[in-house]
Amino acid sequence: MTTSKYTDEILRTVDMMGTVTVQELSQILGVSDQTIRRVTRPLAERGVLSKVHGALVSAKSALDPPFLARMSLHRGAKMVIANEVARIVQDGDSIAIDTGSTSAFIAQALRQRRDLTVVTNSAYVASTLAMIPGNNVSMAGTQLRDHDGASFDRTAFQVVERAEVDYCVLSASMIHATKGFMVYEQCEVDMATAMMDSAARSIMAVDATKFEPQKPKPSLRQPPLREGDLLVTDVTPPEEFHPIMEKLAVHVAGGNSESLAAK
Amino acid sequence: MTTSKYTDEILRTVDMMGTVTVQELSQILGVSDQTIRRVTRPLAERGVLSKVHGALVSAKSALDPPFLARMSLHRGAKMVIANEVARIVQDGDSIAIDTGSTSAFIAQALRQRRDLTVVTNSAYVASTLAMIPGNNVSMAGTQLRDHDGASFDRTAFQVVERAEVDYCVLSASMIHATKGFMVYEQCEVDMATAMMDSAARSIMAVDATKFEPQKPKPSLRQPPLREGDLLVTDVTPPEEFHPIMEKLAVHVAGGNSESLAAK
DNA sequence: TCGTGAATCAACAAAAATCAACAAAACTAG
DNA sequence: CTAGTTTTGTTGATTTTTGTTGATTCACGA
Repeated sequence: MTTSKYTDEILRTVDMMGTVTVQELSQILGVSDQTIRRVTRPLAERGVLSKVHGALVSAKSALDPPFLARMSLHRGAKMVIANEVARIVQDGDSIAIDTGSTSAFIAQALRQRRDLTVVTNSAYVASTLAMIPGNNVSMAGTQLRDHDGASFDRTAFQVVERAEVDYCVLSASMIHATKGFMVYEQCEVDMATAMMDSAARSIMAVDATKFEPQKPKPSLRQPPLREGDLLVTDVTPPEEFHPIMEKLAVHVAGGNSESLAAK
Repeated sequence: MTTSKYTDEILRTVDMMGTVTVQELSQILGVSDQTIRRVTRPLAERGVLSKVHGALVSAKSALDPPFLARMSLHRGAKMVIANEVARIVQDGDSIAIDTGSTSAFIAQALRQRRDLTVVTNSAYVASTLAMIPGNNVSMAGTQLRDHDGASFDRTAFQVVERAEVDYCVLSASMIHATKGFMVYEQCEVDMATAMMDSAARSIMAVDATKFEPQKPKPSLRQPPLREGDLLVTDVTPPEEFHPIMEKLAVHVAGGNSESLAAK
């Protein structure tokens, strides 16, 4: 079997994006386009990938425009955040994961972990992690929302509330300097609350754009994080956000992990 | 067994990163690249690690688990079958879909349909179809099987039994000329039975290889199909299988749809 | 239909990684 | 402290991979 040191990254990127041009890939990996072609040809023959003129498309589920659009928005930042979360979580840990595009990336990154126990209300996260041998995945909920494949029905909450996990991974649509982490929908707050109650520690994963004002303004507060909970982001948070992060362990992905309080 | 003081650290790094170049490792450990090669060679031979030119990749590569391996097996045949099924199903129909690699392809093909109501016990199928705007997808079950992300727990059956759909899509591991459609596991039979009970018509989707004997012989019978149920395949079934297909509408994908009885 | 720009392919030279062998260094036992 | 053993770094030959060049093919619009 012909494999190169790039195959892993290529496959992961292609699966994440659904479709990537050869050019983009060569830029991401910092190699020539010819190398990409050479590496991907055997992959295409094995059917792990399909090639079209100019681009590569994932053999797996190509995702839908709206969701995919969000997936590819700030994907660089989300990927480094996801990798940081995957470094925090250890093999054998149990973890609850919420919906959202960042969580989708985190699920991808967590495929390198083994023997995870996962509870999620996102069908995407569930199917991504369920097929890793050794994992134990529970899909919370039955009725799936159409735009993101997430479930917020009664059984979803029952499953999450029954769980007892090491970490829960949460997200937010915007961060307010005093009010904290904001989202658009009440059901997201409810799910976050349920997950936090079931988890020993919470991991809030937010990219840099969440520190800026959003166009439609999210108006619902996520439950406040507790002392020792983790915040994973890709930039050092601006000064004015420090008050709400005092008790948190802030991980700046790509950089060093540090407590803001220590500064 | 040859082991060095570096093995632990190397293994840990490789598993964490997924793939690491020899160079990086030698820098991390502060030794020469040659030492890394010497230490990792026996590891690669033992299969704890795999080596590619320039780098080491973790043996626990999640990239082609058995399920995806099956996905690429006879993918051509499965794709034409999937497209045929997607032609039979109309926009707005309701449909129950079982597990299996053929069903995964069918889910892909069904993304071109709109306003579907879908019930499935496969997380993969659910997440594939849930994100199509207008679809109404129910994921049956909570606890997911690790090798294919399917659920066969009690709630899975409850959801399926409560449903009322136009079609159910079933599969089989082998076709026996007199006994009919065979599978390996009882839970698959149970799920097929439940889905058939909830569906007005059944669609059995099988590729050409299912007409041939299988290596481990499946020994459980799927429930018998009813008059007017559909069989979708990629080849005209051999003569000896005609008896069990008398009452079925046989669709040969790629070719013409026809009833065998009419010949 | 044809023309045009982009993507692909084939081939070759340059660069990088690997291997084998040897010598220096570190470690052990007496 | 020394002789023997093991481990490590270095060197140069060999193999593999990579980027570049130019020819060819492909997709798309006039």
